[in-house]
Amino acid sequence: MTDNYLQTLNDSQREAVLALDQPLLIFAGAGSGKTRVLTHKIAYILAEGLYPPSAILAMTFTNKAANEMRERIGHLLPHIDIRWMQVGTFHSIAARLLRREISLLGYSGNFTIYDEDDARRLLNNVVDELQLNTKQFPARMLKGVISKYKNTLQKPQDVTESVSTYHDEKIARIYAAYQDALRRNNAVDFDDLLLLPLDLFQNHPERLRIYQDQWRYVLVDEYQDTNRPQFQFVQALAQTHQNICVVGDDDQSIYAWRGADIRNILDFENTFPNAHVVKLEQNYRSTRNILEAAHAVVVNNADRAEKKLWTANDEGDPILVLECFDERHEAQRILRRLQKIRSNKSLSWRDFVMLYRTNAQSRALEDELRRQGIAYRIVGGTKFYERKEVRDILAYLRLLLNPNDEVSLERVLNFPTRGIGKTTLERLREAAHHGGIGMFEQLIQVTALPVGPRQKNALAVFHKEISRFRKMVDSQPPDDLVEELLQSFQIREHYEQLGDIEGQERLANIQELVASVAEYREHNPESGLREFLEEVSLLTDIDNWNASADAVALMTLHSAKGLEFPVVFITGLEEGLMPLRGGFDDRADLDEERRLFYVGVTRAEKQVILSYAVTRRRYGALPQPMMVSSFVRELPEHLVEHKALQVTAKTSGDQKATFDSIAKSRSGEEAVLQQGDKVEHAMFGIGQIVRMEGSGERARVTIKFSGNVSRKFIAKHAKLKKL
DNA sequence: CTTAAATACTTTTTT
DNA sequence: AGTATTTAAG
Repeated sequence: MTDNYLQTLNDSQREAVLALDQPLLIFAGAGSGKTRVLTHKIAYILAEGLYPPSAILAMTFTNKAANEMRERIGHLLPHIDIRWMQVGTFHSIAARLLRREISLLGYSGNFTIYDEDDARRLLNNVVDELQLNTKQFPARMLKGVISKYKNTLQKPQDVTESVSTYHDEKIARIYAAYQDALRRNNAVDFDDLLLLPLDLFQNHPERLRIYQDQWRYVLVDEYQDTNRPQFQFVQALAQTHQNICVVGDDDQSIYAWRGADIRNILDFENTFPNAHVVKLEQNYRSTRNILEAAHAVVVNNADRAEKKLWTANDEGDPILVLECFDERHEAQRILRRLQKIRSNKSLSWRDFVMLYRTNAQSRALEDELRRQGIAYRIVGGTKFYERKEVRDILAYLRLLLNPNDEVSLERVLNFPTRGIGKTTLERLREAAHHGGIGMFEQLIQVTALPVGPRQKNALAVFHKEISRFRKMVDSQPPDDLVEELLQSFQIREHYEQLGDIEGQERLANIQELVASVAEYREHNPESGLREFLEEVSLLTDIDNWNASADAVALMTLHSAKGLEFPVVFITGLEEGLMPLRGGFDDRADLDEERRLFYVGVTRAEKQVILSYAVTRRRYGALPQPMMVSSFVRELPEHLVEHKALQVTAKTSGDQKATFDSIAKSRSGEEAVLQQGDKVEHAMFGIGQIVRMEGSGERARVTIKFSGNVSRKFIAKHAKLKKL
């Protein structure tokens, strides 16, 4: 049986599966069968009885990847019980570990996991309490800075020692106070989830030894996206037995902005000196054209490990490039093309994906899909569990489990409105912190609070009701508990009273939440509310995506990592959007954008269609003229079929009008042009001025573009960019 | 304290 | 453009 499935692997894949006595680094190019190797490797270990399932620890970045891996291993080994095999995201594995161990670090096991929004609320409170201005220290910025500190393993003390400016000193103060507040709330943020296990290992080596003994073989997927804490976590677990296997591709590293450290992959051999390296370079996914195109772009990056994918697949179709007038036109053109391919190649809706750089770009595509009545599934955007009404209910539930969670307490204290306003809340917080107790505890003694009798009563009633529910948490099934909670706090009534469509929608969402709790209970009869909340807070965008539904998929390029589709559309390929210009033009940033583009292209099996719009509207502003992305220009001409925009009578009146008005509005500060200058035209791309006629308002230029195309423009209206 | 109106802010990607 | 938060009126 073992031989059977090893035969389906190619030589390097087999080598990667069988290499077990040294640390192993697998360079796995896009579509080279990385997941296959990981699952077969684990299956091999288990089938040969080298280690039991409980000794396997496999870490991924999304729950979807983890579930798939578990499922595929189960499929390979139908007779082995793999329930005790640990496969999960870094964050969920760390959370599970902390539930058991965190009391050693001064938290309690019922800690709450704070997401971005919770953390920001807490930061605002902290800044308030330090009597600083939340405008001068916006939570968003603070969270980013603190995250960076945490990702580089800098504690508040380290930061405090190294600050120089007033601003930095304050931030260090806030960081320290934030960390204290988290502890007071018995809460951890996403970064802590990875950092606290490191503290545990350092301060309690005997605990580390237990996990080293338990997890005898450690595997890491998407290793190029690990950050420093994740690396140390893995290293700590594997350092004694050195049984570690990591799989990654530096060309697909797209999370440096979140602290992913590409050195983790490039330095693997330094950390594990006798590491074995296997490269998987045969691609099974894409056509030759797609692979060649992707390669032609990514070779422009500095600092990449030298490798080149190859494939035995057909040459396939050329890369189509659609030039569009604006985002609406882009959506129309994409759908026309999609329909055409679908009927020509008899594909299903699910065979198509539309990718974009930013979530906001989905709107135009969605509008057109809806207009044409085509089923689509969108990944990301406003997530279900981030809706206000859903979060409010979750806040109640979190408070039941962890009464120290003041972010949740403050969220529900006056929801639905019960006459407890800002002042009352402030007084309550003051009294509690002054007395060195939690706000929830303070609710027991409301008589001493300097607030009105109505407020006192409301607070007391609230406290009594929450306390009643707290006693029920462990005995009641979670879905019943939620239902009773909705009743008791009259939450449905609150939305019914609104009597508008929005209220109806929110009611429906609450119903969906109840259903999802019930569904969770059904699938996990042994788990309770705590486990449900943990799962919910560690969900990733892609986890909710059902690939089997027959619908066109829409998602960001980031979400698409690890997926594959017969036909891939990459939209919005304009300079400034893809690559996205963010602040400074750092070389490393541009390279990461290029890798993102590479990830997008290599998702495709059969065909890649790129599109860009000549004008695009960005958040309510007037449409801006856009230039085609430099990445598109890096594609070799022989692989590309360019479908240019026809500026003829076909172009509708209002499109022309808009374009003219943009040209006019932009013509104010025109650079002085002269013959021989290289210029860029929004619609035609780069060209050279071959002739100039007239001057001032009536100056005309003749420009020769690539492909020996010449055009004549009125300089004032042509919106030319001098290069 | 609550509701309605005004204004600020967003859009980079996410565990 | 749309949402969220802040401010003013009730």
